[in-house]
Amino acid sequence: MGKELVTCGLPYANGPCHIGHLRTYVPADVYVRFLRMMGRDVVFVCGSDTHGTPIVINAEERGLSPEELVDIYHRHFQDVFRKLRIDFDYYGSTDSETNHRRTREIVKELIKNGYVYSKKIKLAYCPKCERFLPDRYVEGVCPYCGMEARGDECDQGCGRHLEPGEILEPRCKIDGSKAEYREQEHYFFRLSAFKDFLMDFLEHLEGTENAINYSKEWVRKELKDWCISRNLEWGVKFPGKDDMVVYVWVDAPIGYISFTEEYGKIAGFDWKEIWKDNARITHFIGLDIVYHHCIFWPAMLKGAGYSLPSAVVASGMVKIQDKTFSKSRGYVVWVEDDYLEEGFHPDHLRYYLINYTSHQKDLNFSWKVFGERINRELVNTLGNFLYRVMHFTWKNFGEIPEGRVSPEIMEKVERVRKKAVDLIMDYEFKEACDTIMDLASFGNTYFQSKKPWELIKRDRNSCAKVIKNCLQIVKALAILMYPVLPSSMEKVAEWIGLSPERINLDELSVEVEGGVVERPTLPLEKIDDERIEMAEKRLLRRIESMSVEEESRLISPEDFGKLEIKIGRIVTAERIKGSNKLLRLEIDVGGEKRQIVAGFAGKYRPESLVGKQVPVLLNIKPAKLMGVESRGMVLAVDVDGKPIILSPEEEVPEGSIVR
RNA sequence: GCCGGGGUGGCCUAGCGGGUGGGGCGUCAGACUCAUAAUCUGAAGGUCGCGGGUUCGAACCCCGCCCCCGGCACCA
Repeated sequence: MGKELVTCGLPYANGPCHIGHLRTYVPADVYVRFLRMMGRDVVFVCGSDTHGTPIVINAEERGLSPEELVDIYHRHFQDVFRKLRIDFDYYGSTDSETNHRRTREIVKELIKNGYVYSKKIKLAYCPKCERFLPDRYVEGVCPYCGMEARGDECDQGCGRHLEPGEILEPRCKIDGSKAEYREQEHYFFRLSAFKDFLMDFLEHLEGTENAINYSKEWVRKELKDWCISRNLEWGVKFPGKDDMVVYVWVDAPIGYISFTEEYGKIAGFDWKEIWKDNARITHFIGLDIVYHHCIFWPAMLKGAGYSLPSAVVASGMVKIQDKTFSKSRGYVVWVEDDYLEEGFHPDHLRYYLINYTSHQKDLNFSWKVFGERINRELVNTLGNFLYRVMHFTWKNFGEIPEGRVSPEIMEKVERVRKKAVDLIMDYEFKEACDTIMDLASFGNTYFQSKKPWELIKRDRNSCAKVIKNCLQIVKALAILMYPVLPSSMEKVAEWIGLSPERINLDELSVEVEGGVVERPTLPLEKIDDERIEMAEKRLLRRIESMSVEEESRLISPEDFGKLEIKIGRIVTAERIKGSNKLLRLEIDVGGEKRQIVAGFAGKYRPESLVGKQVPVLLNIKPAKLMGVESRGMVLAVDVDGKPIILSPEEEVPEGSIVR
């Protein structure tokens, strides 16, 4: 079998590493270590994703150049990965010369093959800055819901993704001045041409179901062509257009190819072996970027004549203390500041991430559970077994006893090896880990039942045999747990004379050899409850301080005064054709009849609403919904997304003011 | 609303071509003392989300409903 490639989704070099990142990288690292222990020739690459608007904005805000900002986080991630023993063969940057070249080459190839076309679209232009405003440089009004929105997404209102040029009343985010729409030519990737290809591709794609099912559904619906050019200086210049760069989601995955190429130069192989010769390619990613890896990326590769991914392995989301991960609300654990700096062991976090739950499911990180699981499972069961055997050997023999290991022990180890490998190949990392932990448990039971501490007093030979068997289990554990706990297991391996290069699966069928045994130290140490409490407190404080910030967003009476709310009477109510939620209402608000669209249909029958008095917000910007204009908003209670109408306690004249 | 994925003892879960619900952690009780108050043995603990149906028999099959997560959508 030739070379194969494993990659991890590229971290965006815009902020520090958090536990959510590791949810993908640790299992990938474990997977790669297993493949290597099986003798497979793996290339493992990753790198910083460096382009795109957020980095430009963030750099500007901090008075840095994009290069400087990217450099900070590029180093940071490398440092964190090194400390956590996530050992990429190569960690590159999408801003490298290779990646610029490769990206342009691929875009040119797509152009040549007819998969790119240009189209004039209208885009926000700031006359003051004298430039077109890409994506998030624009603020304005959402065309769908009328809320204040960003150029790429209606972040405060309906949450809808906005295509370039869609936003209304655009303003420049940099100087706040009014922007205007100007026509400009942009480039589109003909994704729609790949529908049949993708349907077939996804039928054969390996990996986790969560990735493949999602993608199939997306492809089944209509595929829209992608705008792949942006008005930005920071990025890969669009071929033939020096004033534009390619969209960051084009050059980011191409990084996988570039990093392979860059590493190939160092390691002495040709990147084409992998990217032109249908080598096995496995992408580890988070669930949030499935679309890019299962649809856009293979289409690009196909269109430009490169090898396609063999498997996409998507990890589930991370929750913090059972709440949705959220940096702005404080539900986040920073790997450097909160974990490593506080002196927690990298292997402990690796174990937790692998062993908490199956790879595809959501993983909850709670400090309390972390402390419990490390101490009660990892340290007590595995750590203690390793230590008690080594300690007993050292104290009573001073060396690994001569003699053979019992066949039943060798067979037991072999069964565990087979099961664990099968599970790893199925990306069931937790189950694989459990299987290996069972061996430690088996070891404890064996040790307990054979009572070597009694045997040593009356039958030294029998005792030696028992210990030899236990040492074989120690060896098996050191090897099989090595992918999850590399630094701890290297230490244990050394105790039994197993050098790092001999940590591989073939060694499992080799009997542990004689040699001097030194006094062991603790292979895995417990975590003090106090440290867990401190870490938890720190997290809770952060969450609290974030919510205090929210509280400080109090508004003034003047702000409230801006809202013009009056009582109106519903005079007509009817369903809007084609909508199962929306009603068209006519409301008498005192001398004026307003047409308002409201999402009450799921809860109320239209006829039951007629005659009701309700509060109406009159001076909200009008919006169109399902083609019906809505001038105002009926205020209602929202209970889990369901509306409950408010009405005054007694009849009041229409147009009465609410304040 | 639609499309995925889930709802199994306090927690993480196995079981889903039907035949008396398994495991691990925790809890409780014993045992042991080589070992990091570790380990070993045993026990308690479950209306398998809810309601129907098919069947001699359903966690598993069918129908309806509820809840959680994610995506999409018309979230005024």
